[in-house]
Amino acid sequence: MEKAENINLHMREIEDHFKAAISVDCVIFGYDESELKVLTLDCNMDPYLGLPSLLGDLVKNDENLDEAATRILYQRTGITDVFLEQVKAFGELDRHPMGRVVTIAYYALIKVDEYGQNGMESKHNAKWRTIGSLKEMAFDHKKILNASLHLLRKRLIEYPLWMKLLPEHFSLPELQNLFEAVLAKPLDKRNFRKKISKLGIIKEVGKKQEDVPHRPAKLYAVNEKKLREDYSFLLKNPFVS
Amino acid sequence: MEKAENINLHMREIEDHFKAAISVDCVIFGYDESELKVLTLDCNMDPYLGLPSLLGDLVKNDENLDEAATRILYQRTGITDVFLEQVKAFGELDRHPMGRVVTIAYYALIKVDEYGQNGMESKHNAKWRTIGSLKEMAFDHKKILNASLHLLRKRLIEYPLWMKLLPEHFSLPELQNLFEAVLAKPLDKRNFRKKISKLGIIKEVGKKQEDVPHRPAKLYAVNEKKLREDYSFLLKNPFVS
DNA sequence: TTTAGATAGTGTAAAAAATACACTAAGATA
DNA sequence: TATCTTAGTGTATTTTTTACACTATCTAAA
Repeated sequence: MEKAENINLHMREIEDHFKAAISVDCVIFGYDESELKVLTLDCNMDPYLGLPSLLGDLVKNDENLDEAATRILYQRTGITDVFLEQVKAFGELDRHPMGRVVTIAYYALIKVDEYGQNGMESKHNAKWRTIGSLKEMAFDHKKILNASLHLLRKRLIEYPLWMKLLPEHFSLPELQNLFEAVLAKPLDKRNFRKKISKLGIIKEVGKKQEDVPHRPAKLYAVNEKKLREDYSFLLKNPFVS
Repeated sequence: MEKAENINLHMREIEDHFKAAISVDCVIFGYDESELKVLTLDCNMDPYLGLPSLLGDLVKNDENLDEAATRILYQRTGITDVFLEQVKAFGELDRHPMGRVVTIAYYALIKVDEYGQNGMESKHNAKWRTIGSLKEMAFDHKKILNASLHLLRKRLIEYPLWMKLLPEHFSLPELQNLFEAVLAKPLDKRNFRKKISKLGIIKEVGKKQEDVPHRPAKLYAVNEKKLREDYSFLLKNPFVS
């Protein structure tokens, strides 16, 4: 008897907890015009009206977190086959005006050139903004961005994630500039090239830049064989750590 | 009119989402008897009856995630001032028999000697188990443990987190053994000592081990001054990344 | 008290990795 | 053909990592 009551009490207590919502917010990084950018929307919710916000959505009852992130990427940008990794959960009490919404942050890496071709940017009124221009954001999105950028920096040093941001053919100056944009510090050209070349992960494609008003740089592509050998885990699509 | 309907539809759709529960699960690491251990319970929920489980609880409506983790640590072990860091969120659909429960994993580092003194272990029927002995666990807790251990390994290399696991006075062989237990690989004694000594983060306390049947090792303690200078962020209590 | 057993404690040389640094080469343009 | 702009290249130094073997100190047993 007493036990049954306890169980009922317990059940009610538990039910009381199934009142939160889970959302996923994606920090979508792109590298364009020699700058690191993030895809943002203009927030249409009080009290953050007009402020830049990340792309996110509530998690549906029949999808896991990775699936939700993948769906958001697809619905909001039309992109599939995206590199995604979870950053962490954010659950401050006052983080969302709608109620208790715990959000799981992901960062995504996309090739702006491929994405741009679909004209998706205007279609979904998403807007690329440089990292530097994002001072104030809706909700706790600035905090989420900071944590994501921090993780991206660590990952970029550890793994050749830059391949997820660059077009198929790229030059070494472009690659170095990408590093400098993400890490926000200048790198020595010769030491940088030495390190990249030791990885053996890129190969010349036998072409050069065109339409540049100076000496054109050689173009490279990822060495798929070496990539599969050393970093096969990066090829899971979508990648989830 | 149409707009109002849309909003209603939208609201219903949103309400439909506020049906998930958020939990926090803690991987509580301890170092004892020269082994890395995790504090576990015996699961009392079908279909995981009897399997080891992590210490966790639903997040209350008036606490954020870090607070929930801190509370769980306190309620279940009586410990305060714990080193805690979020690992990541786990949200597979079928991860909990009770319904949709997304859990946020934390790892905690505690000094087994201090904890043991309170006799909390038996009081809460928590049980220390070695990492190696945990083959099968309740829910997705094995996955959570693996992710937490992976993070702990990275952190241990980067920061002097071992100080959160060792007693106030410790020897260099103990310290090395801790590293070997966590990283699961042997280390060279001389190189290890060289590296530690270069950090300047420990100092001799002028005592030696007692009651050992061989040459006693010198005892060391953390150099608090150096700690504050170089790693002040580790002192936030509870630490949350 | 001597000896055996166990673990603590110590230094150096070689290899690898990181850093600092400045000029020539190639193409575009005036 | 001269100038501008960016691409591309090598070496020397320092720092970090690795490999490796013997002596010192204490306990305990003979």
